[in-house]
Amino acid sequence: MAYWLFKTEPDTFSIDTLCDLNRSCWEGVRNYQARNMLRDQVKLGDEVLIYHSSCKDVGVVGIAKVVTDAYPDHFQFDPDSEYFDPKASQESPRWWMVDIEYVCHLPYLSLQKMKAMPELAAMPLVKKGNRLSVMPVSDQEWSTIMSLTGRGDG
DNA sequence: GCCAACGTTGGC
DNA sequence: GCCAACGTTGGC
Repeated sequence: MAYWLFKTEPDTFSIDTLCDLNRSCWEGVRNYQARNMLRDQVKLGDEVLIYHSSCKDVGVVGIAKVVTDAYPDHFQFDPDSEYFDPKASQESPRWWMVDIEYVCHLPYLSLQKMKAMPELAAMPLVKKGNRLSVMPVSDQEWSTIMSLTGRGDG
């Protein structure tokens, strides 16, 4: 089982949205590096940190669980969707998604605090100019984050 | 709203 | 395949 961090803009889709829905597809990943990880590495049963970006309180806010392997993001075929991609085809989809399920909220862990932790220095998240919306989280990084949010047991 | 840091596109 | 121009992300 692997750990991941997914970014979302809370104005569009927040941890509260996920909590209300309980389960949701994670559509709209339109970056090749993130796409490759979603499609090839993210697996059913993996655990995910939900991160709020581009908002007042940026940081980790909760946990979700991956409940499907990757499958084609159907919004790429929908001309009315903001995620429509005219170059994608049913025969060779370009973009993929997984479904996730709400696990819990976490006490807000700010990006600022994460940046101050040497244990998290290798995360793409805390590096300047990072734009990766789906990224791996190591066991050690996960443990550190659980400790920082009061859920740590090592 | 600003702007640095990326990623993508397209002419050559 | 290079690289300038352009578009987007995302913290501040």
